[in-house]
Amino acid sequence: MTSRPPRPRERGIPEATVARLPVYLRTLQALQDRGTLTVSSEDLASAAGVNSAKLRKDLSHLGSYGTRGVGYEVRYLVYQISRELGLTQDWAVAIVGIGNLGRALANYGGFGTRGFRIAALLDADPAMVGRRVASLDVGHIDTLETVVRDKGVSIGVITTPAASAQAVATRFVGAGVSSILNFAPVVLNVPDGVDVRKVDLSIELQILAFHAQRRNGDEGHGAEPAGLELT
Amino acid sequence: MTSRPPRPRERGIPEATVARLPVYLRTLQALQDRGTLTVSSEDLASAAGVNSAKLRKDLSHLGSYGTRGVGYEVRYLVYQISRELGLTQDWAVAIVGIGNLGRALANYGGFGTRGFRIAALLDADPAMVGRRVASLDVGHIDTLETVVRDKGVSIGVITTPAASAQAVATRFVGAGVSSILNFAPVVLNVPDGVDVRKVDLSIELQILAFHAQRRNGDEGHGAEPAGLELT
DNA sequence: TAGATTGTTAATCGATTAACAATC
DNA sequence: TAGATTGTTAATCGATTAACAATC
Repeated sequence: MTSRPPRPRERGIPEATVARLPVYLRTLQALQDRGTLTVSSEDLASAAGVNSAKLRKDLSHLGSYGTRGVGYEVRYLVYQISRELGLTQDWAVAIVGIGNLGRALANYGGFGTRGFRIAALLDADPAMVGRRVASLDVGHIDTLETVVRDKGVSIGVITTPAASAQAVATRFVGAGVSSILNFAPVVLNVPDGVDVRKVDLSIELQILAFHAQRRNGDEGHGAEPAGLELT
Repeated sequence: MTSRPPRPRERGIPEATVARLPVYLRTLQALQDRGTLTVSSEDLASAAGVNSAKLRKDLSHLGSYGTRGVGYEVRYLVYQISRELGLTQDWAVAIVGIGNLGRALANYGGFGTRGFRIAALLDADPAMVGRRVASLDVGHIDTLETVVRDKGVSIGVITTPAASAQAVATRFVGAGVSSILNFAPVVLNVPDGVDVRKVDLSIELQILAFHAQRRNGDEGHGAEPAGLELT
C-alpha cells in the first residue's frame, strides 16, 4: 500500500480534486482561446479562484505535467485533464421532463465545450410528446428503456416534478444508466454503484440566506415569535 | 475560547452542516405533510439519505431539540431549522438574464416552500425588456441599482451568458447585494464578504463522467491518441 | 549559475462515524 | 424498571495549506 510505482500513479483521485478539475479545465480553455501557451500554478490558481498550493496538489494527483521553473503547458494540461475526466469520449445524455428547465438544458449548447451529447428528450405529457425541442423530437417516457439501449445513453438528467423523479430514476437504473443528474427537489433512492448528483436551486438559496442572516447580525434570533413556540 | 455557555450555543455551525440543513428541512416538511408528528434520528436520516450519527451531530449544533427515548417533534424541528436558515424572514430575489434558464427559474414556484420572493427580472436585450414573465415585467439591466434599492433585493441570481456575468456581479455588489447565486459558467471575482454560490450543469456532468469512466474500467486510458501527445 | 516554479512533505484543520453514557 | 433514543465523546479519515527541496 505504501510502495510507489514510477509513473501510472495509483488510482483514486480525491473527490474534492475531481470536483475542481472541471473548473481548471474551463479556465485553461479560456487561456487557450486567448492564445496563452504556458501558465504558472500561481496564475492558473488565481484565475480559477483557488490557492496555488491546492492547485499544484490537485494536479499532482494526475501526474507530473508541469515544468519546474516554467509552469504548465496549457494545451497539454487541457488534454490531460480532459482525458482524466473522461471527456475524450462522447457521453450520450437523456433528459426526462421537458418543462421550462428541461427545455433550458436541452437548448444549452456548450456542455463544457464537448464530451456530452443530448441524445433524447422524454416527457410523460402527451401534449409535449412529438414536439420538437432543440432539434430533437420529444419522446414518451414509456420508451425510456428502448431509447437508452438504442442511443447508448449513459447519463440520465431528471427535470421532472419531485413526485415523478424517483420513478424515473428507478427506470433509468433498470435500463442500465448508472449516472444520474437530478434537478428535482427530492432525495433519490438508488442501489450501490449508481452515481447520483443533485442540483438544487432552493438548497443553494437557503444556504445563501443562512450566511446573509449571519452577516446581518442575526437580528430576531433567539426571541421566538408568538404562536410558534411549540405544541 | 473553551468556556461553554449553557444554552445560546456558540455561533459557528460547520459549513457541511449548513449545506445539509435544507435537506433535513425538506424531508421534515414531507413528513409533516403526511401527518407524522415525531421522528427518530434513524428514520429521518434514512429519509434524508445520510447516516444517523451525522444527522444527530448536525442537529446538535442547533441545540437540544430532541427527546431521548422518543425522537424529534417534526413541527418543532421544522421551525428551528427554518429559523436557523433565516427562512422566517422574506428574501427578495432579483434574476438577471431572462433566457431559457432565467424564465425556468422565474416560473419555478416552490422556492423551498417559502422564504424567497422573486422581486425583479432584468435583461439587457431590448426585445425582452417589457415582456411579462411569471407575473412580472422584465426590466432593463440599467435599472439594477434602482430595483435593488426599491425592492429591497438581497439575493442576486445570475443567469446571463458567461461573458456578462462578471459585470452583473460587480453591479450587484456595488448596489449592496452580498449574496449571489451564479448559473453562468465562469468564476466570479467579488470582494471579501460577498457570498457567491455557483450552480454549474457542465461541472456536474463532468464529475459524473469521471466516475462513469472509472466504473467502466477506464478503457482507453494510458494510450495517448495520435496527434495529441503534446507540442 | 541565478531565478523561477513545480511537486511533495508535514502540520493543521474540519468532517465523519462508531460507540456509549445520559436520560426520557 | 426496561427499552428506546438522544447528545457527545473520541477516533479516524480526508482536505487544506505553508513551506521548501528538487529541478528546470
